Amino acid sequence: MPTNSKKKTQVTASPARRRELLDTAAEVFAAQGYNATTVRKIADRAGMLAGSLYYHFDSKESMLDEILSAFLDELWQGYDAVLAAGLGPRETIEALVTESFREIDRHRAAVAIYQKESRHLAAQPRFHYLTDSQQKFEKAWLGTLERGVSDQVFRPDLDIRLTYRFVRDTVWVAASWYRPGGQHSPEEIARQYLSMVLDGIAVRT
Amino acid sequence: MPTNSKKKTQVTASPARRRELLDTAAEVFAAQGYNATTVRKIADRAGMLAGSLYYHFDSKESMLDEILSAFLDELWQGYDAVLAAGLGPRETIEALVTESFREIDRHRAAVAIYQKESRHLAAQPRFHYLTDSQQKFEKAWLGTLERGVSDQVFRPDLDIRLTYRFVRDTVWVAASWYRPGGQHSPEEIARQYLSMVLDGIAVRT
Amino acid sequence: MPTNSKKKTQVTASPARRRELLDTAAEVFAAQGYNATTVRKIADRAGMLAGSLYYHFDSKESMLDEILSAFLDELWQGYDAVLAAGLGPRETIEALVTESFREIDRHRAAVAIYQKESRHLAAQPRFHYLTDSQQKFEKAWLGTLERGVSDQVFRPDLDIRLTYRFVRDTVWVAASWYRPGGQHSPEEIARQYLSMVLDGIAVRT
Amino acid sequence: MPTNSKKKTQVTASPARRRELLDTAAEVFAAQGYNATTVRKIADRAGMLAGSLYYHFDSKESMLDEILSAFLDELWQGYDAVLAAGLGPRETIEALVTESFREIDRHRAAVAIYQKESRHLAAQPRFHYLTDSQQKFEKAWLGTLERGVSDQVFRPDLDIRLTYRFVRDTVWVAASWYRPGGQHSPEEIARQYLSMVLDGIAVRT
DNA sequence: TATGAATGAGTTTTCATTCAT
DNA sequence: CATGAATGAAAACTCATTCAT
Repeated sequence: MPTNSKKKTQVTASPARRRELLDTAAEVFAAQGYNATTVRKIADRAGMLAGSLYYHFDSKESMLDEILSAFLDELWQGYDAVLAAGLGPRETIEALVTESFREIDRHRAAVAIYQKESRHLAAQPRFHYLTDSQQKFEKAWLGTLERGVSDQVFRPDLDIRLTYRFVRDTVWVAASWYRPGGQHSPEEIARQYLSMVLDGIAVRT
Repeated sequence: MPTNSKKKTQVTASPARRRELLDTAAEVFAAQGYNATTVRKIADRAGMLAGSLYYHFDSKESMLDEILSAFLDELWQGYDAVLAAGLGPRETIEALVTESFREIDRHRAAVAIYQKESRHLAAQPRFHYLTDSQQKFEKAWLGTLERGVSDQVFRPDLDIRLTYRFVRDTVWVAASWYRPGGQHSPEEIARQYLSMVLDGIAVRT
Repeated sequence: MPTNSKKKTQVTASPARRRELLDTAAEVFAAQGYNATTVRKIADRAGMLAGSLYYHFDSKESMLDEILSAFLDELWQGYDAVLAAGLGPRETIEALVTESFREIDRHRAAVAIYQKESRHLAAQPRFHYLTDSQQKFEKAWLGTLERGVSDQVFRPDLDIRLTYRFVRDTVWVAASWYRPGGQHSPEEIARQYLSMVLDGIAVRT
Repeated sequence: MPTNSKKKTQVTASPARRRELLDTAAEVFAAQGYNATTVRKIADRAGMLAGSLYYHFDSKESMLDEILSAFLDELWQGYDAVLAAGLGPRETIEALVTESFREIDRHRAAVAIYQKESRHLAAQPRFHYLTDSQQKFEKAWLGTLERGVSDQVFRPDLDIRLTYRFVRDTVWVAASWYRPGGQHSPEEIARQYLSMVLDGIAVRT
């Protein structure tokens, strides 16, 4: 279910080459920011001339679009599975966090781009799906946190919205320093993170 | 009293107007990103023509520079005071976090810019002080966390670097949603945040 | 008999200050070229702000105008005296050359500006007097050379126009390296130059 | 065969087109002065838009650079051949002058630009080679003149430096009025010029 | 007389995009 | 599929000039 199948996005081209090019683009977008990235830089890294990219994509923006929507599609596949599993609130949080770090592992560049650019992109009609996604996201997390408080699994004195923001941001911001293949697996990072958020860093007195 | 005959823009020139203009610029940089912000947009908001800004500043980049360095100067005044106070590790963390949220309250735009742009700016010689600051920052936090583990105030099983990153990011990322004058004071946000990080969100079993 | 007394060139200002400022301007125009010279550079050297110059002059161009026409006025006073003296061709040439080096001594900057800019300035109506002067100049020199050939004072095989160009250019181009107060007086330079042009640098065989 | 990934403009790109464009640029620079020449004027004459020039060159300054250095390279090829030929002083002077007028014939625009702009350009590091060239030039001429005086080919009473300056300037300044394809060939002009400088314009008494 | 602040027109440069080959 | 050459719109910046104080 691709997000936009409108115009004549040349599907003639081999999807493998497209993927390669998108990965390159995502890497550069993440490193330098979307606006600061020139089409020429992407082409350089891909070993071609700027104009040649337009055989594969019809604009710089559509590359960005494809990168972000591919990422969100995969993300929601994972999230939806978790949410449909009927777990308790604590287990749901654990599963969502773990799933998030897995996505960061697989789509580091896309996540970094999402972090930096989504806010101002969301203003454009073409990227409204970012807002949609973010609302779905918020609903899932807020709901789970609320359920946890009701179930007396989470502390009753929490400011739910504040907690949500803190948790959301910390998870995703990890994309800015995470390096795949580093010393920590995504699962390991998730475990450490959850231990901090759920139980705190202070020793129990 | 030599006449300032260097290329530098007259710092003599009405500091009040400069401040006003820098605040406007910071607001726009924060909202749209530095690269996506045109000099014209800043001038529009300031009610002048684009070229007129160059009477006060000698480039768009120097505005950014001044915004960031003014922020960091103030930040370190606060941090240095905390670090010099000889508090225990937990109290130090509490004071640093509180101080951070206060800075966000006072320099929201600058913090947001810092978050989004510092990584790639640091590559330029002109912005090396960002790297310096970030290293000092890291030393302060890591040191405090380590001391806390030694003193058995923090849990012995923490991955210090990972914890540092989580804590650091969550604090600063708050600048992206924080609105001064909103329902939570910086101190209130700090308290909530510290309660989460120190004691966890799960109920004690 | 000032060249342009049209607009309201503020003659209110003390003529001494005007002269000072014009000398400064001429120096900078000569060193950097008229176009490359900003009004700010002139003001800097004069110890004032750019806008303040407009109290004294009504435009950058009018400063140039005044510099050049003052120079030409003086030049022609000298030249006219020589031409009216009824000298023989060789003596006339000697007197013109000597007079020229004296002008270079007194108006070095103006001469340098004239050399570099007169050609393209002459296209503007305001600077047509440059063309007039140059034609008068040409007539005086060509006439003298022709008279010299007729009188068998100069070699009969000379290409008069070519000789004129060479002589004219060498004289004036000296403004680009001449430094008043250096080791050679204008008269000394004139003597050396005349000796070369009249008798050649080769030893007589 | 590494792909040229530096910032340098592809020197690979059709050298013929580059040459054409540089010739156009040189013509305009020579006619109006470098500073007074806008990139748009050059583009207009070349029948393209201003921005399009940047496909071939990376700045207006680099066009100037290329024009001047190409000229100096060719000039020194000729000069070095003359200086290596082991001629006597008079013959060396004759050969250098003739070579110079040939260069003016082939690179009129470049020579004119050199004359007008080299002095202030030499201040910029990028154009230091102008100073180098000018020093080599001075050495070659001064040396030959001195040798001529020692050999009693030139008059013993010459002020060598003064003579050098006169000779140098007259030769090059010819670029400002010389029109290729006019009635005088470069060789003819050189002959007339040499006859004046070597033997003088006065009849032998 | 001079300053401080601004204007507005123009300049160089950048860059996404197009398109014939 | 890719290149080479260009377009055109917009960007940052410059600078002569104005004017109230």
